[in-house]
Amino acid sequence: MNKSGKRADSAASLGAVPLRADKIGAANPMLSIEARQKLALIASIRHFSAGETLFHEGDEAAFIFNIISGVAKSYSFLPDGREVIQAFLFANDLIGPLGGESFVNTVKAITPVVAYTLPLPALVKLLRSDPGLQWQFLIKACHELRQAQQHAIALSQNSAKQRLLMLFNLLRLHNEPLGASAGHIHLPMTRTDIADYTGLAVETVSRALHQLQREGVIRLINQQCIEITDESTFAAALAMEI
Amino acid sequence: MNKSGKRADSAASLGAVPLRADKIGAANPMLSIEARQKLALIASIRHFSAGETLFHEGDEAAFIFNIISGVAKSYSFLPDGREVIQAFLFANDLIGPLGGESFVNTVKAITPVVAYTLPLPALVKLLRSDPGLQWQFLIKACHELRQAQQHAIALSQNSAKQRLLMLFNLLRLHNEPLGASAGHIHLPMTRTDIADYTGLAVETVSRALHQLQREGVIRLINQQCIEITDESTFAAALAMEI
DNA sequence: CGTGGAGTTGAACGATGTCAATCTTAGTGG
DNA sequence: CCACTAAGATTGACATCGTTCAACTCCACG
Repeated sequence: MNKSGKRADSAASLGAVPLRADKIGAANPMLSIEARQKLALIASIRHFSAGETLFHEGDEAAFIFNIISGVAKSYSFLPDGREVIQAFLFANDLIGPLGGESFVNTVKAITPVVAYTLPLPALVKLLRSDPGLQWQFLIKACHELRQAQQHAIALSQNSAKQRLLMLFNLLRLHNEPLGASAGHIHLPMTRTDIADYTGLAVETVSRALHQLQREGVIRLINQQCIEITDESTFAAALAMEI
Repeated sequence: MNKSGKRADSAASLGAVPLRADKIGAANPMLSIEARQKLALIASIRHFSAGETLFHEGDEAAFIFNIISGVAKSYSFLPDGREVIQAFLFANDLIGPLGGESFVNTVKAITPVVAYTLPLPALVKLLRSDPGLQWQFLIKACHELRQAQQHAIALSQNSAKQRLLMLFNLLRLHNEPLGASAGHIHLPMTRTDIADYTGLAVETVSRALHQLQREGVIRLINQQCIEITDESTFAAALAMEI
């Protein structure tokens, strides 16, 4: 159980991905080839199996992860014990307490995850000595910041169905590069995760899902997979949001 | 009216201040003295009167503002024409399209505002040549990112009354340094602004405000000023949130 | 076969949004 | 200085959506 009243000022999940990604274009700005090569010099690779924890809330994390493949969730707990998912994390996302001391969020792998491990002291030293590389981190942080703000709006303004469609859009953006079959969207997380991410109750998620199916917008293929059956309505619903 | 369907990937309101600031401690990490001196070399000072616009959505902003005094709001429009306030901006906040081309948010002064104007090309050049300075920007961005994520949670999880209390807490943190009388909190913005920031309807804001008064938590001194009459309940309510 | 966790479904409740009417306040001009 | 006006704020009635609680189903795994 988590009872930490005094959450530290921390947990910069740099690669935190909010509900809504840009409609078009890739999900995340990637680091340049040279940047990756420089980082590779101080990085090692780690594998996590599904369900494994990458960071624990309160950890004095000594490193930052850069996800290579897989999906993770970054979450914390409400005083009532309920989980809140700040972000789902995908390939190219950076996770770690950059600019903070310790970590407020717990990060757990949803699917098996492969990630670069960047020791924090070495990374900080590298960034401070390499303005060009640091610049890319800054741009990335600004990008995430914008997305987090969009997420905030999305959560406060949109209906249950719209929130789900946004999530599907986000997942699609991240799956497409992996060559997923068009129209099919894989949902690696449980309904409870979806509820905790969208700020809804599990029951509401279930109901909204089936209502979208009744309306012919999506089709539930199985619990882990859906299909967009009405692209125009899907796009229209997304356009209604901000 | 705003009909821009294709909002650019932009508007990094770097200093965006979300609903909830850290309970303790100053609101924003400030730039160091030396950093300010370096920035001052490329900066000029500008004054805005209440209601004046600092940035327009879509502007190809050629500069970034660093607020010295006053309060501003950064907002955009929903498709239905409603305003959404991403953040209130206070002293020390940075506003501008860092890492983006143009600006998606409109920024308007709520009170008279004094701000440093930093020409973007010069700033970028300076940052890229000065890792230490850039580092401070990066830290600030990470800090804002965390706060934006907290804001997102706050909006999706908390009740109307809690959201208002969070806003009061935020305002208090920003007013205290200015020597405001203890317990009194000045609300420079209109109820509509509060509604657009908290994601509530104006009517709900009004009702929640008066309900808090009936419960003895706050006292409405006048439309622009309230007083926390029950600090312990206030603190307890804040502790209930995340 | 059970068993347990995840998911679905139903019914009742409650909080917030919406619409409409009214009140208050600040600012304006006589 | 006062009356008028318009914008902002409040209040009430009602509709809506999401939550909660409870029961039930489905499926994977022993």
